[in-house]
Amino acid sequence: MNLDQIKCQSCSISQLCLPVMLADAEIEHLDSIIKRRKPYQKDEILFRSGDPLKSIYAIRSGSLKTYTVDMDGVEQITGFYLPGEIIGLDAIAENTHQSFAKALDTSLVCALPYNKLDILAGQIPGLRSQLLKIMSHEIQDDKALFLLLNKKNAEQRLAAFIINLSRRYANRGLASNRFQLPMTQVDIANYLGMAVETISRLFKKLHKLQLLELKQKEIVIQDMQSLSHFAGTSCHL
Amino acid sequence: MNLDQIKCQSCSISQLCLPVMLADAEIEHLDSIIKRRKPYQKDEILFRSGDPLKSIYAIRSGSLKTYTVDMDGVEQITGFYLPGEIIGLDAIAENTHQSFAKALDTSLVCALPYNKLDILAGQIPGLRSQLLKIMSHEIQDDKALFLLLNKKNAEQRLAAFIINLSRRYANRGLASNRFQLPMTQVDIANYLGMAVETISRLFKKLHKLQLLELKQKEIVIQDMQSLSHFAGTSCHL
DNA sequence: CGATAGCTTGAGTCTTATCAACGTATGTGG
DNA sequence: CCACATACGTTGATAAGACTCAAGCTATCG
Repeated sequence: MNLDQIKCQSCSISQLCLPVMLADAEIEHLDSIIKRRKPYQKDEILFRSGDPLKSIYAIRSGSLKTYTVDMDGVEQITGFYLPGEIIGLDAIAENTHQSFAKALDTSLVCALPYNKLDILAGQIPGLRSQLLKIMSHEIQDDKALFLLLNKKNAEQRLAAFIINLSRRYANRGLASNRFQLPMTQVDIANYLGMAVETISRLFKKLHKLQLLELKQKEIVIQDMQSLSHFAGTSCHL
Repeated sequence: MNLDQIKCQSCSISQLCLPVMLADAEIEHLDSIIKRRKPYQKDEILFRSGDPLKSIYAIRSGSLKTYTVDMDGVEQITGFYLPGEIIGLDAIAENTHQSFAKALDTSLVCALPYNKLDILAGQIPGLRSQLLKIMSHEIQDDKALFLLLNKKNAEQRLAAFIINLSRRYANRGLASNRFQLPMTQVDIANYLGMAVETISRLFKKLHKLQLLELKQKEIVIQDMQSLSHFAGTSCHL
């Protein structure tokens, strides 16, 4: 199938993406500005920190991470992105990407040229609202992450991280109790501000407590309720 | 002076606020939807977590904090807000405020009814762009804060926090080397995820190193360069 | 099959939290 | 205007959580 023939209407994640609430004619219009590229391969880079903002990216399949690089050249992961999520919203303020984006898996993405999207948002009220909502949601998620990192200990962070992934898979209609971790433990450690050794030990602990199983990259959540309790019930990262 | 007579055009922070880049006629239009209330007194609450979103708030003077309350009823501060900044953007996604907002000082704010603002954003392209930029900027700031909390130690966090405040005052044309801390050390500790005792000890240390002076709530930065270095030069929170 | 990235395990250390106690502002009512 | 209550800040001693370092193991891929 030609990738360019896939339309928003037939896209499995359109209900999580910008077209939500748009009429068919409006979706056609949105569709017309979207560039669908051939898949990014694992480790391919979508954009780099400092690049001028051309497009924001909606993820159709696969997974990606965003990261910055500090003074010492060390990678600092700022986010993981799954299908239905949008990458690059932080570039709008200064027309410049603030981070690197790299594919963790073979990934399909829709590139949304921002200048066109902005104009279209002026013409389609539903698109404008949805764009604002998506950005607002990202702010919300960032604040939740902030609370998690700021107030919770290592166990709670890891448990909350796994629950968060599980929820995001569930929202996409995918299995939420059994899924593949798209990132390495090194990446998880980096993202959660912990040492890899700690992550490893905590996975072992969670396994001993029969809360989850981890075989290679496949995670099986055995007791979601206890895991949630473990994460500190109030945390909805 | 009647508060309702203050217009965006004559507002000292309009260059930081939504009117940036708007034509006079457009500003008039924006002006017409804004409600300017009498000042909020210290400890007065603007909105509560769970409240339906009616307005977002632009701060004209004073300072505020936003916070959530965890299971145990403990306050968790999620942000401090200074003049020219906008509170409540995280409420747009679900039409519900996600946090409490409380005045730290006597504060003047402009209430922007969101339904009207959304419609106006459809009519004025510059307003739409500016709103998106402001939201993008908040995402950017949240990500920078995330990196700070995740990767830096206690000293670096506090130093970066003070530098961040200083920069924000500077942007507003206020003294950046000498200013009043609008929040208590308890609040700072809460926000930065540290114990108050640690904050107190670190202020002492920074004073010993002749980087800053703290008398009651007045902070005097004596050596901004060293302080920046101390915070880890790459951090621009 | 060997090289390399990713993960595990143990021992020792350090940062920062916690607890307890005391000092210092601030503001209220008498 | 003082006295008291309360919130806020300081200091020291102790302890725990998580990091670092070192070494070994195990997948994975060319």
